[in-house]
Amino acid sequence: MAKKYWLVKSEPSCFSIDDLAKAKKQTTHWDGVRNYQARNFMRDDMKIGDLVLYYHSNTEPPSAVGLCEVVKEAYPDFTAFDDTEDHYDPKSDPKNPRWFMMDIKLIKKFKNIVSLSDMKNNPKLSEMKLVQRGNRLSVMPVTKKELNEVVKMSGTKL
DNA sequence: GCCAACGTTGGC
DNA sequence: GCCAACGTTGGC
Repeated sequence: MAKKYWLVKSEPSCFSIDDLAKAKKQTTHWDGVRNYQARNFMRDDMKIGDLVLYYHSNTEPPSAVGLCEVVKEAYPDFTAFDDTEDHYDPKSDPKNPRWFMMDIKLIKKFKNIVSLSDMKNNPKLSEMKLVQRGNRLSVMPVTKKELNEVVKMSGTKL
């Protein structure tokens, strides 16, 4: 199976790339996704070794900040079963889970962050879902070319 | 199965 | 803080 390429969004006030850098094994489970399209990508399509751009939303400037890889494929999002969790969902049953997550590991923080406006101004990224109007998906596919272009813009040596 | 009301996301 | 865009809910 060919490697796939993704972008995940997080609000840095919630979980930033620095939080990921400090996490055990620089790995985290991507929990709390409560959108069916995003869930389907995680549950059905994200495979170990896929590359993932890490994007900070709701911050100034909104920007891509690093590169990660998938290290564990879909498993039930247990935070949906816990009524003390923000993303608790009583409709998700442990016997038939509605929500899934996967694990990502930090490969490298970008040398320079790549702002949303820089991505919008790059004609090579005009087809990227992220820069298109009204996109609210927190997990979305990108192409290999798009991912490589963003890495290039960041000036990061891998 | 339609669609109005409502809630959330996220750039600005 | 505003508000456009979008997803979900629920009455009918």
